[in-house]
Amino acid sequence: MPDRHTLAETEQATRERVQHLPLDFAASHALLSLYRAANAVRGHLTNNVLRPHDLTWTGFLVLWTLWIWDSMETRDIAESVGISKGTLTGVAKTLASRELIERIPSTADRRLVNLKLSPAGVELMEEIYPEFNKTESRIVGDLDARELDTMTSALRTLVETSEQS
Amino acid sequence: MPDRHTLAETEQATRERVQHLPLDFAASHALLSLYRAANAVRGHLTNNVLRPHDLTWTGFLVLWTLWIWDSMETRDIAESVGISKGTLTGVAKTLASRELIERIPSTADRRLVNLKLSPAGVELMEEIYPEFNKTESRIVGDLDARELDTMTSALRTLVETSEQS
DNA sequence: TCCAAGTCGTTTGGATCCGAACAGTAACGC
DNA sequence: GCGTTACTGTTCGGATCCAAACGACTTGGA
Repeated sequence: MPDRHTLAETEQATRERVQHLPLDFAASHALLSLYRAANAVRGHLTNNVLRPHDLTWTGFLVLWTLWIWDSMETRDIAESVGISKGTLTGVAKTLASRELIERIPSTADRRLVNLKLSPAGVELMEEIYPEFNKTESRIVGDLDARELDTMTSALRTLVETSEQS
Repeated sequence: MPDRHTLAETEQATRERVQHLPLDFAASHALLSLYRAANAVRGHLTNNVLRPHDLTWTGFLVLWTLWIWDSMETRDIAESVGISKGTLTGVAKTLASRELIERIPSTADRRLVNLKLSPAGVELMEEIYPEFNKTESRIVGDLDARELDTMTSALRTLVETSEQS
């Protein structure tokens, strides 16, 4: 056995290390798994689907959000994608320079800027997303419907719990 | 209703947008929830527990890994934490400059470098981790034991599935 | 009307991260 | 021996990210 440790081995070693402390192991291992899973999935999708199209993970999420919701104010996009306003400014600049999105200043409130997919952006999403989704489907393919459902709703609970503060 | 969209609203809008395409919605929403949950949890723990101690998320994970496993070769640490070798070099340099870890070159194979927690590092972990874990426990507190268990094992399955490739 | 407070997107500075290129070291076949 | 191959940790360039500061703009009460 090499020094590479599986999640299960890490769990066991953790118990031995901090046995004397009153800790919530279930919580710790759940969130460690959460972080590792998100990283692994993100990396896999980025390398196998997004990189060939020269798209960033964040960039793709922005495009996808705009695709679903048509047009949005930048503050809402940032909140929806889960990045800061400042980060979105840079990402939007990159996407706009590739003419995948359009910047539409609001006339009612001149502080606001709306973003919108360009025709080329729509075309790109209609090409990429089926492929992206096929990979997503393969990733969760080892879970049965009940597991997937429970996991999804549990994750949503975590989002709500940890975002309010 | 403002333009802030919940995960449930996003799910509904997605269905309407791509109704005509043969897509795996369950997979898509599961992974969207996964990514959002990981981000929310990481942000919450970083801001509320780690930042007061001037620790990075990645830095904490490295310290935690060394705490659990005593001493490790850098390649295994990077793989365990889920970062590249190059990133670990920088993080280790930062932690070493704060004298939280020690670099121990291997005598048997002079390419290898082992990292090890310093006494100060051990002290820091014993101070921080109970606090960290208490927050973790609170985050998953809205889930019952069955949900938490199913979620954790499902996440482990995702790690295994998406890391092999 | 006017100004103080709030909100918007942007900019800035610094930290983090990855992937590729790199030099040093080990292992193995011939 | 000795060169080829593989593998280590490091370095480098570029992209991403956040938090804080900022200017532009709107709002609402005095």
